Amino acid sequence: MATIKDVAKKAGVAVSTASYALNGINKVSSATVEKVLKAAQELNYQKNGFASDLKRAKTNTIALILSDLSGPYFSELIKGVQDVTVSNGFDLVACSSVGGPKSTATKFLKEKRVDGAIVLANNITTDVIKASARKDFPIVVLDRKVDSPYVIHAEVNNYKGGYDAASYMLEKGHRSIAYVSGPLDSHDNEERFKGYRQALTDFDVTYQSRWKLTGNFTREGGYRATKTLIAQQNLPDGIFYANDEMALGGLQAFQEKNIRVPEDISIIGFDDIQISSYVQPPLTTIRQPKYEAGSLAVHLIFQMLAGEEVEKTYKLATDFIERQSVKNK
Amino acid sequence: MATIKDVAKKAGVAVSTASYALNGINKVSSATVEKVLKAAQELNYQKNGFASDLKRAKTNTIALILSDLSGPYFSELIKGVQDVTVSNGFDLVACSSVGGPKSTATKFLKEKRVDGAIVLANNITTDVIKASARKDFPIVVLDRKVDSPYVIHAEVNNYKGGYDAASYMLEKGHRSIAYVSGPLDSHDNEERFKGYRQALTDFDVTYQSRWKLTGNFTREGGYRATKTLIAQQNLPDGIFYANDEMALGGLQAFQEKNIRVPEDISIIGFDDIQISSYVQPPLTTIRQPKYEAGSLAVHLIFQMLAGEEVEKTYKLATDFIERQSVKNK
DNA sequence: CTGTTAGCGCCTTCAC
DNA sequence: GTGAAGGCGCTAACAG
Repeated sequence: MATIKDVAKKAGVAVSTASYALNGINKVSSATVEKVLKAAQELNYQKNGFASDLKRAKTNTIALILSDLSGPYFSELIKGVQDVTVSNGFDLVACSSVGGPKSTATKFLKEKRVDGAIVLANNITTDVIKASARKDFPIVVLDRKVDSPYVIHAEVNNYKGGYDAASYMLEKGHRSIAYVSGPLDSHDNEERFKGYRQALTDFDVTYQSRWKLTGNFTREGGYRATKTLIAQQNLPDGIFYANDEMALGGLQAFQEKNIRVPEDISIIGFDDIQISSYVQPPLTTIRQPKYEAGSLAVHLIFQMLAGEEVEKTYKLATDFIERQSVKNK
Repeated sequence: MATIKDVAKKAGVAVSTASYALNGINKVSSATVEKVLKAAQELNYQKNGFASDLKRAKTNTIALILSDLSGPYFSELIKGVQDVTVSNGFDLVACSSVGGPKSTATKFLKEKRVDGAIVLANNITTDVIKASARKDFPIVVLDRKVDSPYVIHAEVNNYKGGYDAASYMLEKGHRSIAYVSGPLDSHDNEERFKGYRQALTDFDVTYQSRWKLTGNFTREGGYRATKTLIAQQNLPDGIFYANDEMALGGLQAFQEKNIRVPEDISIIGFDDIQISSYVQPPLTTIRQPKYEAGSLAVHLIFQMLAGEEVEKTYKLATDFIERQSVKNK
């Protein structure tokens, strides 16, 4: 691996000259530049990114930290992040937090291998976020609140979304509505649940804890939760799944038992992932502005990096997407 | 930002001792370790990842380079890569190649910010790949052939997949079969097309160039290609879309014109992305073993890194997935 | 077990 | 316009 020294030697100049030439700094004669470039070419020289980052103390890249790089939900978010990152001349790396404290994600956070980060990954602890954020290393969290001057919190209005979902069913005449929940430690889930409960209260239906099941935000979890609901014999009028993936799992469970949606039971989801409009019946759901969330997050990072004052909290509106999985009772 | 020097000073030891203590190297007394850790804690010390990578000349991370981090196709691939990467104690970063030569991806490749890379991104030039790969920086390419001792080529048997798709329609009595192609410079696309042509030949139907359209592997492209096909009035018996996304676009075009699939025209896709089984009608397609491709790719990288001899080329089998978008003529 | 020291590869002030 | 030299933060011989 050729270094800048080799290049300098081969070109017969000093390293500094080589450096200037290589970085296009207007300080060397074009003849010298020529020589250096030629030498670099011949040696197949590639600069070592670490060394230069180390020196510059800046990486020009921001990290997007997700609990799962795969998964349909993140696609649009990533696009939003990516678009504005590259248009600002920064690089974007996405990394997964699987592995928790010893994941790539944690390392990026702790060892500051990037200039800023966006996190949407419940298995990253708030502690590391707090310990990592600094003036020159702002973090935007999408899935929790963190009390620190250098972390900003942007979230979708989960409460309202949950409220909308439940009240829609209520308005349609449903009285008993089950809630299939995400992970209990999820802030998003919590808010959706609160909205749901408030809607029940406002419509004078009393909340029954037997109708709260846990589905962990996964398709499999939704499937299992639905199975247990079915096994209990006494089905509610409708089910509010705290995300679409779980609703899809539920749909499958119903199909297997020949229970028709929405004729026999209504369901509603949350997120509006792409597939939701394709399933049978098309899923009524609450759309999250995923692209917007992503682009907002990066914008905030750039503002922080530029030293501008920004709000600490942002709330994005949800949309109600009416399709065909809820019937008129 | 505290450095290891500060920690050492505060703990009253030499930097090397601090380094040993911090890295858990069994060389210092537990009392000293204690002291150092405490000092680090108090100074909120975080090690600088660059500096240590620079020194070690090793990053323990591998990069996955994709043309588009979003997009349904990549989900499973990523999972495969991720699973084996983390189980080997390495980190994984995904980066996008949007921006081409000046993308994050190119920088990772050229400046060797990682120990190995997997690329599936047609906008990264083969030149860059060739120039970057070295003994201690193996690259696995999933979408082309590269002639270099340090790059390995793993691909799905696109030829056979294309052949299977076309001959299936042929067997079902279809005579005229259009081909909606991906980007012309795509190796995968080329192979699929060759398979398709061979099938035509084997079934004694002559290839007609008017039935080759370009759809660019995008939903939008498939939609437009299908529109032009419809506009030509004379529809073929069936269409082979070189990927599922385009087939989905085609499906939409047909729906808009009230042309029924498969009654009026048969279609078949390639990839078997998740959504394909949910659309109406469920899409007959060729499945690519995406998870396997991903995990194979990383395995190969680790083998190369370990200095083992490996084959230069791997071919993964496709599966034929029969659903309901092709009729019996 | 602990401290001293020499770089890793690059950038950048400072003289010339 | 060019070269010498110092140092970014860390690790790993090597001595003691």
